[in-house]
Amino acid sequence: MARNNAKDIFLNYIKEKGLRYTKQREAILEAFLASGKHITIDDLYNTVKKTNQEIGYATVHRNLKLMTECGLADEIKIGSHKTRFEQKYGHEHHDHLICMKCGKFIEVHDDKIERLQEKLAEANDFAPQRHKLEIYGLCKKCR
Amino acid sequence: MARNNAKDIFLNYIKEKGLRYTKQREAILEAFLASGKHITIDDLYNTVKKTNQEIGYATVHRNLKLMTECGLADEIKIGSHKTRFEQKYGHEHHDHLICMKCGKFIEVHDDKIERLQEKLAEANDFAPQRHKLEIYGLCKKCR
DNA sequence: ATTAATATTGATAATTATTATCAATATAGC
DNA sequence: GCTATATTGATAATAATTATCAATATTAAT
Ligand SMILES: [Mn+2]
Ligand SMILES: [Mn+2]
Ligand SMILES: [Zn+2]
Ligand SMILES: [Zn+2]
Repeated sequence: MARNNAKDIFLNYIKEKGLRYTKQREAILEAFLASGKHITIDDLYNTVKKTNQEIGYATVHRNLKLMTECGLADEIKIGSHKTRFEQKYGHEHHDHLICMKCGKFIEVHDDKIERLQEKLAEANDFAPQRHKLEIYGLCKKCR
Repeated sequence: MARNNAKDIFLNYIKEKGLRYTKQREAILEAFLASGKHITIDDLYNTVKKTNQEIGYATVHRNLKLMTECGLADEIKIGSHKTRFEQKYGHEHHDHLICMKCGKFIEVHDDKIERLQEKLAEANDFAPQRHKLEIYGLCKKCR
């Protein structure tokens, strides 16, 4: 299943790079794969801390970066807030509607928009690699 | 012309809010309206410093915020870099293609994408107010 | 023009988030 | 087990933004 594949990707990446698999690294990986959407470093730090008292903040930070490098995680930077991470492996690409009042993230996807973006880039002799589409406004409850 | 209208907008905003029109404020406004695209606070600070030796960084920062509030400027936050500002008044809305190698910004606009975004928001009971579309990749020269 | 109320300024401190440093320790291959 | 070295955790450094505050400037009223 996806959980195990994700773990394999991480383990392979670790091995390829000549890195080592530590207890902390495992705890952080597990916690991340079990996490919900759009978590901050603090979120993950606090979660891991419960079962791993002596974990350091920097270690969580470093390993989230590592998971991002190997494609398991995606960084999301919203406004001036702190960086959030979300699971990427086994999750389709999507964009976000962000409520300016309650902070809710709605995940959306529109193939037409995606294709038009490709065209738009092409028309400008630009080779797109990734994009960020964030629509800010008010959600159903807040408007 | 646009330059004067922009200035009027700022002056009206100042007056409405019971604020005061200072030499520094005027210098910063003029410099901003004469500025090119996507400038940082430092950029504007250095420009204004040439004719206004004793200007403070915080004053430039505060006034850029003020210009943003009244609709003259737009903030652009790219990756982890510092905030950039661009002129908004008299400039059509656009999105950006950003070269990951040379840092070039290409300004683009696609009405179809804009309309599809509206639809997408609507389909999610979301009232969109503004959005950010950034496509990262390689420009003609860099690929 | 004086005055009084208060908004603004500039220097600097505080805050926030991220990243670097480094000695102690843990890991992996032999 | 031994060795080379990657990792960790505490903390410092960095970077960007925002807050503080006493001195000063602006505005409107007199
Ligand atoms: Mn998401
Ligand atoms: Mn632009
Ligand atoms: Zn909401
Ligand atoms: Zn380029």
